[in-house]
Amino acid sequence: MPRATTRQRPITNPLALAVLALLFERPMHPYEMASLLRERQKDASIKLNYGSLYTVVDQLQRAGYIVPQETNRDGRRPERTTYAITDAGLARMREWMRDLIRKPAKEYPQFEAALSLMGVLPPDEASDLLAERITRLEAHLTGMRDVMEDAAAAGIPRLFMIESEYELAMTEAELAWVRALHEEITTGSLPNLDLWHAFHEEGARYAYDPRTGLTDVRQIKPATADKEAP
Amino acid sequence: MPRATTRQRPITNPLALAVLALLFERPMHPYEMASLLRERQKDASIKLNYGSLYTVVDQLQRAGYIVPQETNRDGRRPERTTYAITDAGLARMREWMRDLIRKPAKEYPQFEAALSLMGVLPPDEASDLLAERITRLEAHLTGMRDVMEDAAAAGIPRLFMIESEYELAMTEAELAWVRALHEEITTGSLPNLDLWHAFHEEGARYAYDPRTGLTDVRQIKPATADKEAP
DNA sequence: GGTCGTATATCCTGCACCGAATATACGGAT
DNA sequence: ATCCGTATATTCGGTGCAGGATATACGACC
Repeated sequence: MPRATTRQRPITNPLALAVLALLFERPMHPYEMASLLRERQKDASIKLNYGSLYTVVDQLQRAGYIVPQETNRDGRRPERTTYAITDAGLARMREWMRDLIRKPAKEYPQFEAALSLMGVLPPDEASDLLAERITRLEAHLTGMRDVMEDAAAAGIPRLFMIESEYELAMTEAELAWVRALHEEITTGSLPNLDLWHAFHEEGARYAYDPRTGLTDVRQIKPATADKEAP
Repeated sequence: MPRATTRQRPITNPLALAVLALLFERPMHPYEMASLLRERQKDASIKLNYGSLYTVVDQLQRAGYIVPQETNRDGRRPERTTYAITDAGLARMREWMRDLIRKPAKEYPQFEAALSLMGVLPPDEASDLLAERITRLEAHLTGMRDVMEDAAAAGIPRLFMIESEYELAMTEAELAWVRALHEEITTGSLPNLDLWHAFHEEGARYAYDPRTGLTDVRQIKPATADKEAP
């Protein structure tokens, strides 16, 4: 039998989870949600922008997870709609949270993508770039530590900043790993460095086939665009 | 003066970078790109699906980074278009790679989002969920190590799997951190655990204001949806 | 008392993305 | 001989998302 409406995809934007969590505290209107998220620095862990916020609020409402409570108008300012969480929303929030904590999610960090294609850069350049990354990671770590010390000094419990401790730990781990890789390239202890160099000799192209284990180094000139795109 | 065309946003999908990297090796058609990425397991680091692949190929072409070379038809199979990289594409690829390696990018891991909202779950439940995550992370690590050993045994140089070493290191770091947090919750050494418990006593809601440092525990019943969504 | 920047509050629009559909070829099983 | 699962190859439709436009209020400054 045919479905009456096109089945709505489950909401995946973590900002929606933040909305549910905020409405779990008390009813509020979208702009206030954004202000609170900024004030508590949750926007460092959850990407926030107004366009997405109003979109997910709408989605949550259509799904029955939240309901508009009242619509106020203050003078001639735009109307603002206050929302409250429903029982279904409460259940969804808990389920979602449980899932996120229990199951490590497959994600695609940009740096990992770059690493997987690093062969397209000559090894000496890669090495220099990694060195620069090291400097930036160090600076970032210093910044994070300062912020956390300030927060601690202001008496904010660790419980409310646990996500920054996580970010700190992950950044430290990345720094250590990048340092080790950089070291291996500069000292030449990384296996097959000679191969990598060969790929980037004057005009060289490479094609490595992991099935056969064969590496094919060719001389091909890049194509030239002879027409402008229309 | 008005722009003739709406300025095209720069391409951000890392899959486009992978396309450039593949065409840097040799010209090929989109389906072949996908096959190669799968064969080399780059799809573990770069999200690949056909819809996006054909989209980014089109975008790259419009931007002048790649050009269609020839269109073959094999029997009655769908036509396939072979693309080649242009000089502009080569330059763009290098610049993009440089950026990704040099500059740590702000990303938003789902787990960090969940951590930042962890207060909405009662501490005992959070503890159990973290324990489950630990188990899953361990299993995932074992799996990754197996895959890497197989690859090493098959004679694939580390250079071509550097991204898995990164993923391994990051996962190990996360495991260590989660273990430590779990320990702190179960032993009670995490400060303000009592506060966290109090938030979740029968019917409680919490509102913590980091500006004033005040925590407000209220008794509010959740709203009930009295209407079905239309 | 005008004006300029910032805060309050939401909406609109265009693109990117992804799931799923389409169509044919081919090799092995029954 | 034919059936059917998998490989080859691309297209399309619908949605989520983000950038920026819109509109008013308010305080500071000259």
